Amino acid sequence: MLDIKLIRENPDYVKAAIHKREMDLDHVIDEILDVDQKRREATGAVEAKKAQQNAASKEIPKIKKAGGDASEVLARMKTLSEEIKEADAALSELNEKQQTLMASLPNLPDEDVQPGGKEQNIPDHVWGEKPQFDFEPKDHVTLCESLGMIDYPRGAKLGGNGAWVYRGWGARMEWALLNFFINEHLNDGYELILPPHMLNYECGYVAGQFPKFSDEVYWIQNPTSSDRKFLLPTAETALVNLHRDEILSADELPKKYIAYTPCYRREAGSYRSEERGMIRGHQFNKVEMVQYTKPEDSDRAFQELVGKAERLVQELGLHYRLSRLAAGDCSASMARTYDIEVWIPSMGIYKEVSSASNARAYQARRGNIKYRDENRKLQFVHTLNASGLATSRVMPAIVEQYQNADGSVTVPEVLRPYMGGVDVIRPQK
RNA sequence: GGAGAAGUACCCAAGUGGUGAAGGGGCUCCCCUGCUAAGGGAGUAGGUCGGGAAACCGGCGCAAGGGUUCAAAUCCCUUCUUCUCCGCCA
Repeated sequence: MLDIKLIRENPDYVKAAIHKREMDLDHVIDEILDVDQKRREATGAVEAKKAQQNAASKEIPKIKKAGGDASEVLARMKTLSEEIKEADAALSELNEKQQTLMASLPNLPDEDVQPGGKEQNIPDHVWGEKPQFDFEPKDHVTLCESLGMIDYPRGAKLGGNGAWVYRGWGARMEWALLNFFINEHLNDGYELILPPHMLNYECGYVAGQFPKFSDEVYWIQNPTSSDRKFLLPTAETALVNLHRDEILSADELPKKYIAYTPCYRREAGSYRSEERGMIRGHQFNKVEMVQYTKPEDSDRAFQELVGKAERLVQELGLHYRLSRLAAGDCSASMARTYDIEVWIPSMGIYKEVSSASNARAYQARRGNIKYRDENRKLQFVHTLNASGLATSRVMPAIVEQYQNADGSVTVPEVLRPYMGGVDVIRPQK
């Protein structure tokens, strides 16, 4: 949600900022300004009538007590009451309309974010080097199957397309990654949260997934109940709602959270055939970091989150690239996003393992999350999130980048303590 | 899933149709005393929306949303949450 005052005062600035996303919402902005004007006028009119009604309501008991006849006043008030009801209905229609329009606007990209779509993303730097193999390298699907780490056919049997089963050393490595990430974050002073996976509509609204992207999540509803929940597509959705409708005090900021959850995504319309194995599934594991900060601290927090995500990939020894996303590639709630993309040798491309974003006050405004600053003034907090990390993209990178000529995979050193000390996973005979 | 009870501010809590939503604790300030405690007084309904340069004025607010009424914390309906009991269950 954007600040209506900003739109009133500087509509051209808002329009131009949204153009950077390659979206033209000028007509929506104009409509908002129009509705806002009408709404304010209608508000004034209704409130004047209500003030009149309130004043009369105080007089009526006085008249009655004095033994007077109130019937004339009552008759007048009845008419007024009907007028108010009518005007109120029109007003709430305007309120609702404005709310809907406002909710449909994406966040404004930061000044320094590159305009344009995906192709305008800026590779900022790379870390490490592409591994060179003096043998024919295999892809992660072949490796994971031959090493008994992943069972794709049985995954499909159980959960259909886009599902897989971790087993043996695959399950051990997945669990090791999650433990490794969580321990690193705990050492950095983050609080571990295990949230519910089924969330109510409000959560998706605040995070910015709804109303626009409600098709992209899985909905859960029993035939006998009107109660509807959705499976979280990322733990961010839960974490940014933790303090919904709360006023935090300045000295408890920043709040630093991590959560482990599976992420459930429909991935409708994505090209599964080009993305074999665990690159894109309907359920994948992720450790997510979220910070609530004062506005003036959010840039620093963003750097911290990016740095933490990079450190994890570095400790795993994986070659990666950091990309600064162009405005059009940042998701709707975010003012800026950096992606950490890890090298997948078999695909010859970099794939996202972490996405770090600053939502600034966009989510806080949707969720009414404030804090009281040093001058006792209420302000919206800033919310930020970053994956730290998405394991189902990390494991393919590990097995492919760490593969050996004999089909075995060397286990990254940092994971060995979490995997019973094993250093190499060998093909099963 | 069934039955019952409840939801008022930072906390406890009164208030069953009518002028400003009691009271207490806590917190802030002042006085007295004097450095611990006790006593006296004052303030303490947040927030949001509209108007205004501002002072300020006004609307909304008793879990949420509807309804009845000139008027709702109060009466009716729906929903949510919490507690107690029962049932079912990994």
